[in-house]
Amino acid sequence: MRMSSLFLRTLRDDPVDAEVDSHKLLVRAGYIRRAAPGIYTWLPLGLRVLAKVKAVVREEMAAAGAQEIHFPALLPREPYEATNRWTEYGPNLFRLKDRRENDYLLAPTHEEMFTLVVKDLYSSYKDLPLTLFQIQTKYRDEARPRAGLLRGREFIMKDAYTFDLDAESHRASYQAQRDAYERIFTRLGLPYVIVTATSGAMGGSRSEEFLVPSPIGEDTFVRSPGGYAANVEAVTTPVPPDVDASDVPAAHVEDTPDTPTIATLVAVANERFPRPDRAWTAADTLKNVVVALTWPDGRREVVVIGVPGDREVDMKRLEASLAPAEVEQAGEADFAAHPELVKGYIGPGALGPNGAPRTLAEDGTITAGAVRYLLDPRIVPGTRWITGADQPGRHVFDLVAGRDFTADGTVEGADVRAGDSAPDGSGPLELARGIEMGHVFDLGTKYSQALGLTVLDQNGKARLVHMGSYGVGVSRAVAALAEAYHDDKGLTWPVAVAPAHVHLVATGRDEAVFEAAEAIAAGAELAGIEVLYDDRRKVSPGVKFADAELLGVPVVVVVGRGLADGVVEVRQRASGVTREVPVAEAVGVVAETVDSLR
RNA sequence: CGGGAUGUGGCGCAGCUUGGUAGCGCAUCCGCUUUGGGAGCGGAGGGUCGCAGGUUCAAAUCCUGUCAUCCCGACCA
Repeated sequence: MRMSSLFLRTLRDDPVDAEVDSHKLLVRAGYIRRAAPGIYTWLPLGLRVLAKVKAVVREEMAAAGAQEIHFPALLPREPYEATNRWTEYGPNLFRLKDRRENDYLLAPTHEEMFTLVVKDLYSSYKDLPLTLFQIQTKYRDEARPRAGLLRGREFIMKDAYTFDLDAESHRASYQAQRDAYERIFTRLGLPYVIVTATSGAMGGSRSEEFLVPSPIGEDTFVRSPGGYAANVEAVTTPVPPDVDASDVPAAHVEDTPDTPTIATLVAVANERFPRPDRAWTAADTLKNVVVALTWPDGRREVVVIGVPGDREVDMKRLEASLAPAEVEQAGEADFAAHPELVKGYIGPGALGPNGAPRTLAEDGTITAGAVRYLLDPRIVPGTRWITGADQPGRHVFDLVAGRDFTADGTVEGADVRAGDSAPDGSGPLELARGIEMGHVFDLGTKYSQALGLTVLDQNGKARLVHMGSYGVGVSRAVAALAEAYHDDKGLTWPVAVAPAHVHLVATGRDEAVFEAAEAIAAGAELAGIEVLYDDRRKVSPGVKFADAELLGVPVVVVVGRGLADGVVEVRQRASGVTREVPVAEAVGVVAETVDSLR
């Protein structure tokens, strides 16, 4: 590649719409251009990086025994209707109509198609196990695309599916994909953490995510010194032992005017009802948060979640715990429908098994009585709380769980904090952010059931095929790599994905410089080294050096003033380590340097 | 969907308060000089000022509406 003719324009300024480094640099260095919100054009250099990522993925898929196929991105509505995802996917689905008004969609994932193609062609246990994959452009009409390639509306994904006769066989297929993922990310140079995840609405049992730790990641995960690692949504709370509450006085209701928040409640409690041994804290209070669930059948249910007052409700965790229901904060209409819920003073008295059976609203309507009450697992029998008394300006003290109230069950709805105990007892948790690069999960028979994928077993009986699903964000990997490999001057690609191995810079106006550079370029290419050659004649050295740093090719060779002494510079882009070598040895040293960086 | 902001040449921006027919830097093109850290001088091309109405002799500027984009949140395998 020659810079004089390469379709490339580097930018001196950061694009104003870019927030994260990878986005800024990929645009500035001329790898990608925005075509529409969340939709990007791949320019020559970017396309080369993308091709290298794809190549690694393909090689490891092949090594894992997966066969590549390719589905259309444009699909008819019917298969998605069968799994109910035409509606379930909601506004995130790109929908369109053909000239006959038939519904089509741009596929956000291809579970249905993989399942159907296997159903179409296979019908015997002898055909299994089978692993298929594709590298495909996917479409999701994200409400808010952001961070360039990291979260686009059009993106490239490798998705693989395994088909096995039973769960036992599936485990081996799953493991093969998981192993392949470890090799893929290792080869790409992406540091990753494998965390257990929620399978969510996808169904199935086991699910693990491959996260690249990064402060700009959208996923929060935890890990412990003992090796526990999980997405926060999948963290379970260790249940403490029951507490002996025999010496706790009977519950008593007190006037606590103007205490609609936990902070005001704690202040008033300390002022008017001080504890002899210590001050009240938020952790002594029981916070009851009203949420509205929407179930897949459209039913709306108001539920109250009880958490210790020093914790917030984490809506994502709550939703994962209550799947397949969708969760949102309760609105005015929900409160209106449940006059027993006194905002700011909600207590167990009006809830669940403790609930007043029916109450009369001001307008005379009789409401349906108790709403379900779900507690954080920490609120075990014997724990003692200050909480709402279901009347404005009043709270109940010394309310003991199990003795004075019960709930309909427990729920993982409280936030997870650094220092919380890992569920497997492996120590305190630390929190970090990560970019989700891959996800492997056991789909069970959800799709085979919905679409009727069965094979005949040894006994001639039809059996539902056990499936697994495995995704890698291919275009996202390019962004994650840019995020992981850059400095203040530009990109610093690992050799495995760099658009070229060596960036050859010729400086000066002496024709001998260009002749020497040409010779090095030719020699390097002959040796199988990919060369990006800056042969621009009228461009100043400063511009060329700055471009070389911005583009981030791992080895930079400068042919310039040293040529008079018969030497050129060989510099490692990332480390800055530079050595002068005789012109005749340049190709050899470059080859050696490139290899040393692999 | 809620909150905030912004739409002026390829990119980054000024001009808007106080209306007078569009400017700066970078990029591009031509000429000369320059060539180891984003060169200098001279010249040139390129803009329906997001869109639609309105006010006015006159609108990038004021008014109304609308669309789009970005950021935060909600949402999101």
